[in-house]
Amino acid sequence: MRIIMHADLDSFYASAEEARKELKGRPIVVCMFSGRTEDSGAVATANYLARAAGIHAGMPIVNAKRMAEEKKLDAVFLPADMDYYRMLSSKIMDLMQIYADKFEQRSIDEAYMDVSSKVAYEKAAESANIIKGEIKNNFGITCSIGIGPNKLIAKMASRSKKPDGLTVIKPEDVKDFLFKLPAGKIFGVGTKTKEKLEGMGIRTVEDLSTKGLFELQETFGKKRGLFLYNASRGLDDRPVETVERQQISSIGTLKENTRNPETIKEKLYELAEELHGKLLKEKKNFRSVSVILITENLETHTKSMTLDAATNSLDAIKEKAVQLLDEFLKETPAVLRRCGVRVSSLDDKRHLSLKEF
DNA sequence: AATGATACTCGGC
DNA sequence: TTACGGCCGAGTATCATT
Repeated sequence: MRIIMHADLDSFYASAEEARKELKGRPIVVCMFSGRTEDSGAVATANYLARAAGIHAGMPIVNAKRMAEEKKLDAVFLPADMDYYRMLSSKIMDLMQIYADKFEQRSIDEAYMDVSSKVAYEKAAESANIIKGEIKNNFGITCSIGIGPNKLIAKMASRSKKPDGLTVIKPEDVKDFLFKLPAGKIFGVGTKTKEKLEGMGIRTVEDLSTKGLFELQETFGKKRGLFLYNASRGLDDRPVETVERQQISSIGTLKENTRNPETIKEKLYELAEELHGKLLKEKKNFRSVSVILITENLETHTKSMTLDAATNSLDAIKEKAVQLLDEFLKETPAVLRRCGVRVSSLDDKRHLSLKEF
């Protein structure tokens, strides 16, 4: 039986600021300012004191400030310092790694640990508390940890109690934990699947578990059908393993809304250079290029194309991005607010050169 | 019809 | 004119190939 932990740093950016600025006890709102007007931009994350007042990630900064004022909240609004968060995250990840046989970082603030050979199930909570304590002592940041027999359960366990939570789901308790949840809460079930399930009269995970494998596969296809069948039983055999990044992107806000190709092209070139820098740093080649185009009414559109062979060429990014932009402008009358470039189908350079021979 | 690849959107933080 | 970032991976639709 495997023992898997999922750790999630609590409102990470806000906690990071709290830890270095002695802001304990104050609502903190970390913001991404677009630079267009004074408070143009969105909230990246807010700590729990700010959340209690209704401020949350994704909210326009202006709205968050208005809410804070209305509620007489002594909130502090800070610009996001991504370099600092990345540096801090990497230190914390290094620390967590020590406690794991296998380690899988999922994002800047989340990771899975396979601790099967390190502890027995009964001692897993103790071990998690040690990890929590180390992170707290060394970096002043709390985290929430979930423990279960696999990644699915560990992840859903860590979600179930935040912040500063610790939830252990013993193998024999998996059913009790899962069955009462709405089927839509299964990690990996999106809106469409959820609606489809409701249409079949399936509301809870328990409802889902009564359905046969063949019936689910008929409705959802072989792969997703099997996933749902297993997930409803708390089964998940995906290993904890380091995963390569799948995509890299750079996106930005235009100085003003426009559909002038030259203006947008200039911004895309700038973003392409930035993206290319990241690409070289990661020593990756790409095979697909996308543009991300966000209109004045905040609709997101993407266009992408796949090349015949992998490359890391800056000119290829620029050329294809502009080509995709022109196609978009030709088929849509939209005016743009933001734009971005993305590369995907990434390959390790060394692998690639081997493959070519 | 089934499978994998590609294109595109959604949602979380 | 009430009014919005910058990412990422998951999810889904559709195309291509067999």
